[in-house]
Amino acid sequence: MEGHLGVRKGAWTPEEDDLLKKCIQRHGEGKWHQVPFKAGLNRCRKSCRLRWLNYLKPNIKRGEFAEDEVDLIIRLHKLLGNRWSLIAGRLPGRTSNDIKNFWNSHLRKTMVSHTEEQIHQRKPNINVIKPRPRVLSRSLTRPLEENICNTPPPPQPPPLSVSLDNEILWWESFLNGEEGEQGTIDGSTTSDFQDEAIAKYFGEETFGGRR
DNA sequence: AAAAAGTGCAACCGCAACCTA
DNA sequence: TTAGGTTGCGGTTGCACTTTT
Repeated sequence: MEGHLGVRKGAWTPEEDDLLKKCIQRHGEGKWHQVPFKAGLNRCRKSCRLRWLNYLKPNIKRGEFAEDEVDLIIRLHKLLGNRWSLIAGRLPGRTSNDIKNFWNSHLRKTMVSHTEEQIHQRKPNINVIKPRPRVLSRSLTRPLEENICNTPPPPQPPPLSVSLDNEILWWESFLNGEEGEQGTIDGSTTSDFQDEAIAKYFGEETFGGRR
């Protein structure tokens, strides 16, 4: 499939960048499998897509992360786990790769030492949501009430008009408020349900659903 | 000044989800 | 229903650059 012999790998040259930019300006994004051919590039479609999304796309913000951006990343990571694309969706101009790199090289160490400190002081652990498949179970497309066996439905998510900061605060208090109550929803625990509710909210609001 | 170690970031890889015939 | 093709994601790697010894 992907294994075209002689496909170029490694760092992109300015000439290649130029070809890719011109191709996407002419034909638009999407149809990545056709891009190498249309652009006249000896690259695989994955490489072209990645280069465009992480480097060439207009409005990409480069350079250091501002303090408020770092704060957002930390809080969103608490809510969403390693779902970098969802986190990136809340940080205009930042790419998922950028945020992932930033987390892995800067924040992970800080957070690990912070967590160790918490364990040492026997503080309750932060509510980290495990990474999940990017598409939610079909059961969630049904009204929430139908899925619930023995727990009340969660409150409605915050209205879209509130600020991002308030959105996160809302979800943080939602998670804290549910602590200790472990009912089942379609065989999942409440925390699974919380996780999916968060992902559904952030995922859909960011992308409007996939495709 | 040179070697070693550490760091940051761009790019690659594998896989699951999704689409379509 | 299913199989093949496409897309998008997160994890990982490789390498250039910087800092330390």
